[in-house]
Amino acid sequence: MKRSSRLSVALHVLLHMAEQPDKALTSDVLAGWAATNPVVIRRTFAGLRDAGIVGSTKGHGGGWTLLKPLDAVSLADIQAALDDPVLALGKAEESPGCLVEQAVNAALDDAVAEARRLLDQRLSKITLADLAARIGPRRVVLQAAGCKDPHHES
Amino acid sequence: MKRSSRLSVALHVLLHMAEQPDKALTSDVLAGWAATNPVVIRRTFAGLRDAGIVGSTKGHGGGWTLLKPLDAVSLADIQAALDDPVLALGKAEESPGCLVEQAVNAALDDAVAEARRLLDQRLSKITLADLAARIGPRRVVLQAAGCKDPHHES
DNA sequence: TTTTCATGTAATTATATATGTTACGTGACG
DNA sequence: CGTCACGTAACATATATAATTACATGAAAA
Repeated sequence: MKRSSRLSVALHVLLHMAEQPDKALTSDVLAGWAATNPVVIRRTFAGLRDAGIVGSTKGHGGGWTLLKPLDAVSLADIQAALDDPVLALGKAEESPGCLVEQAVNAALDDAVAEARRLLDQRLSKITLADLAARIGPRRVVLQAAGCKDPHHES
Repeated sequence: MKRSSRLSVALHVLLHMAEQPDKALTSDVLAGWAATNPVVIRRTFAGLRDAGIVGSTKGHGGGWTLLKPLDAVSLADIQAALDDPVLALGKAEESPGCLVEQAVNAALDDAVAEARRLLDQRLSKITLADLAARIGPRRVVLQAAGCKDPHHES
């Protein structure tokens, strides 16, 4: 496994969900789209549920549903809901005693914080609807081309 | 994943080196400041040497020396010399066949690239001299307080 | 010239973090 | 009350990075 890919996975799955609005979809189905495990989906989506972006129901016919219109959810909303460590610069020590290292950490923290603000600002201006629009024109192709459940492929 | 801390380590060590200009310092000494292994220093500093920021000499009395004035080296220079993966957002797949995921990756790549540009721009405006100045006023305290060689502490 | 010291680097091991998987509990629907 | 699907803890696997070991190379000193 590489870097955290939760945001990428979440977006991918949410957009697929949007193609079947108001239909409860199981973790198994969502996991198929993302080529991952149902438990990973449940973990990832737990944050989205807490943020009110999706809802989940148990039992027969249960599953996940989108609760908000696509244009009401920005990528920043999702990012925040996932509590995903977006971008970071490693430090040698978190709480160093050395004054030199404290100064280094402070300078780097400042710079990273600013970059992070810019990224957040950028993500807050992109909604799920925007992404869907980019794909929309080829919706038909999309359905044919892809992202079927690789788990259960034979 | 474990985050790279090469930039942090390099800056810390370079600033300590600046306190003893023109003196060749061994990897062992530098490693002591950074509380790490001499080999890690040699690996990390290899990039800085290639970039002409520091020089190294072998044999008796050998070691590392700063080749440029502090105000001629920006943090961006160091970052670039280290070939350190600064900030990134994980993707589920690097080259997905799914059009939805392609759109998602493209959108995220754009946003991250912009944040990275801002960070680089920010780092290019901070020089080693700037960092040294922040610490300068308490140079004496610094010497007393710390970063002695923890490797050989008794 | 031989010894000693310090870098250069490959190979191996250790550690941290994220994902993948298994197992089992809980609630809802039939 | 049995089945289905989420909720979650526990454990396994994967990968990225640092730490360590080992040895070669080159330079200065004895």
